[in-house]
Amino acid sequence: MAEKRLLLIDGNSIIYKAFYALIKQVERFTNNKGVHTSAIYGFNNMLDIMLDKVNPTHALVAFDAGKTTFRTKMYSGYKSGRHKTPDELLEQFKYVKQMLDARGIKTYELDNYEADDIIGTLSKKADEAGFETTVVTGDNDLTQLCSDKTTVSISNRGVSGVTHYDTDYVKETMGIKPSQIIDWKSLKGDASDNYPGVQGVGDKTSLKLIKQFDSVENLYNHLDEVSGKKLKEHLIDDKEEAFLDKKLARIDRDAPIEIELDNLNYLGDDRDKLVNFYREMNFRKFLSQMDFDESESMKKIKYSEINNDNLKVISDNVPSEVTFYLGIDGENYHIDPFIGFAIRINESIYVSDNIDMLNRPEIKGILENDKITKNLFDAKRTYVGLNRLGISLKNVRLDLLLASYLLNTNDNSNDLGKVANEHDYFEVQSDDDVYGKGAKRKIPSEDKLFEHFARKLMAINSLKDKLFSELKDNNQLDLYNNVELPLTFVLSRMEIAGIVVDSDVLKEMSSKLTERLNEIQQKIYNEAGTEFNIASPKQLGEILFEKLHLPILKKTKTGYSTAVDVLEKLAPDYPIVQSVLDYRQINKILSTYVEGLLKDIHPNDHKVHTRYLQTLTQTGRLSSVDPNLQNIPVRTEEGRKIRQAFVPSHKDWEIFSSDYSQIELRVLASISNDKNMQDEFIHNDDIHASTARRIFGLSNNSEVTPELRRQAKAVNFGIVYGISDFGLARNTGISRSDAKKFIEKYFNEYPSVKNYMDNIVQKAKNNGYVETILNRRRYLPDINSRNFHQRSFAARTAMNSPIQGSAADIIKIAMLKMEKALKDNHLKAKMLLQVHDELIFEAPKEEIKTLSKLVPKVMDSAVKLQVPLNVKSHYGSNWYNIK
DNA sequence: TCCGTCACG
DNA sequence: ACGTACGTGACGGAT
Repeated sequence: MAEKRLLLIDGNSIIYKAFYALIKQVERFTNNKGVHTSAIYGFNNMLDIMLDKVNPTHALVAFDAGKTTFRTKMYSGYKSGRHKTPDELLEQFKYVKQMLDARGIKTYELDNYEADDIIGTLSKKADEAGFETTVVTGDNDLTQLCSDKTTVSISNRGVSGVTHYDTDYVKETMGIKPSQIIDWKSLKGDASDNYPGVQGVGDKTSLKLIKQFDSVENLYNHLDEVSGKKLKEHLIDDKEEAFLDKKLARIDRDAPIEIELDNLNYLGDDRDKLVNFYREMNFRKFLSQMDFDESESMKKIKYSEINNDNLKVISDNVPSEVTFYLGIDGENYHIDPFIGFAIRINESIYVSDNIDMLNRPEIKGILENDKITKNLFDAKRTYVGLNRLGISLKNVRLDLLLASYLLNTNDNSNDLGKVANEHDYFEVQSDDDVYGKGAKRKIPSEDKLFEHFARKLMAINSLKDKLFSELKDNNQLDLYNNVELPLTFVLSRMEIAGIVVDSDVLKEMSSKLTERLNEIQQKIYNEAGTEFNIASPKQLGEILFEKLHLPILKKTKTGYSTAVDVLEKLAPDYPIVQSVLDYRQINKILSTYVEGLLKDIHPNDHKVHTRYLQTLTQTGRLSSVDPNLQNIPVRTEEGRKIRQAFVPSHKDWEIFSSDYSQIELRVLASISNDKNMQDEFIHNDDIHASTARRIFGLSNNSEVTPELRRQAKAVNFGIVYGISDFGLARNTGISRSDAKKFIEKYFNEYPSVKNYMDNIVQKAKNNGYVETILNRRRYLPDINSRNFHQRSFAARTAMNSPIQGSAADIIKIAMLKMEKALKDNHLKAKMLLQVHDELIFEAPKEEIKTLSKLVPKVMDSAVKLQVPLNVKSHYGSNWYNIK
């Protein structure tokens, strides 16, 4: 390796390459300020590869100075006709330059010259000065600079794929010397630089001519030796063009640059600058690659371990506000072990890994005092955790997790460090960074753990005002204060209450289902003529489509599709397929619901305690995990039996359930202000029948057959999902053209719905987000994407989210009012579950009559819409029996 | 850890 | 031409 190694990069070319290589993901690469970062990211990737390969002592990135250069003076059409640089790329240039500064690499541009010329001039000087030079570009023209000492690396495949050209390689692949690239181009022209070369001469002919004659000049001196009459005529006609083009194609190797090679020493990364830059760009990957201990760059933090002395100080100075963090080792705060806590009181931080300290009156008194406000991260987790210790948390003001989720449902996380980083606070790390990930995860030493806790408190504290002010700017304070935050505690109590699952019922089912499964399995083996794993889509595909030669109707990325819709089409003709369907159904019930649920039953109280995730979905719905109680089977009789195991926690109690009918369509009728649809709900018509009457042009709902109603119902669903003819056709089995007709007819009949759909997509394009009736936001960065798929998906989401999200808003309000109503009416009944449009309670038999009136009343008056809400109730001895 | 599949609204 | 219905979680198998 030479002593002096120079890396020269064509900045413009690499930025363009990187941008278009990542064009499909351009909207995924944005930072939390909405700046596009794809080209910056790609550029930096390339830089890492080249720095590693070249290990330069000197480096420079050259940029084009502007539109006019000495070439445009020679030929006004030079590079004209190019598309305007997209704004998403334009905004990235200044950041690339910032990044290069942070990486210790100089940049240079020169009026009237292109980056090529700067590089050409420097590489020539470098050759003379004994440097080993590597030129990096996306432009093949620069191969003309190859020499004994200069290699040209062309990035071609995406951003990381690079081909290295040296003199030999140019000779090998092209059959000419690097300097002859200029001659080659002057005959063939360059479409992207917009000069034509000689008419009728392309890559191949030009190369042949240059090989034969060495240069353009020599060619024209021996024109008579050119074979082909037409070719000779063209060469004569375009002689002037050819010589002009040679001037255009030649990189100027003596440009009047004002920099010296000796001043281009590569300095290496300026770590502080680079860390800040990566943070600003949200480049998590590059940050983690920096191989430094992030905590070292953080400011020192003071804290003390709780002891009897400072407990005394605490009790002597009662604060009005504290910040609190409860450490639990794991996600399941119902059962996972405590690892400590931290509390910030009057600017002092106290920590402890002795969880019993929480029950000391000085601390417990603060947590339970409803005059002292608490600032936390994840109030539900904290509330449930403290409840396990017999402590009743009161008066929470900030839940950083919840507030952050409401501000932006994207890029949210359950990790305090990550959330803080999203809001530009970097004085705290993520749990993954401190504890390690996966198998390597380990609670660290006391010092590290305490410091981490202390930093968490500071993060919550530092971000408090900022997040509240952002909520205020978004008109979301009401949503936060009056819906989501109080709901957190309703959910906490529902989770803590849990629901009893009778394991005997499940065990009984288990043995019956296992027996049936074995029978079906044997049957399938017989029909297949071999034993295999039926649960493996890969093996099943091989048996069905290769061994038994069934027709292949659909494929997945990895092989044959064996999804239900495919198997259902095949089932009538092939008995084995029906058996597979039966096997799948039973296996699902057995593994997920019987055996899965059994694992989640708490041995002491025989209950399952789900966790509702309040800060996960993009629409505002809840989700439920460990176990998921929002997808317990109901549609098939076989699966529905699972619900027999869900029973009340007391003798002579019953399960009571109320659900909203067509809540999403009612929300649509209301927010679209469509009078036709509203009338149908106001008159309590059968909405799907009315839709059928309208789209099939019948005069009366009584003419609607069940089949027509079914189709209309599918259209109504489609509308809510942000319909497309393709989607509707695929999901209903009707033809795409019929689907199209139905949709058109639908929009004619419900014109304001059509209006709503158009307006909401436009609104998303203008604002970048859509909102629910309670100002819950969903940002849709892909709405202006150039990628059809991403853009259409965002448009459908824009149509659906306000509907699904407003329905979620409504039931959340109903839950708040319901908890209050139960209390006000002194009922023993308990709200246990929420399944999106349904609330499930357990109650003494004698309260059922009261509930049958109270619950629907509370639910249908939760909010005032332009249409009535409709609620239906059921009850019975278990969740299966409810009628 | 990702994918295909399937359970729910 | 493009190639999609919206929102979730859990399981087993393949990688």
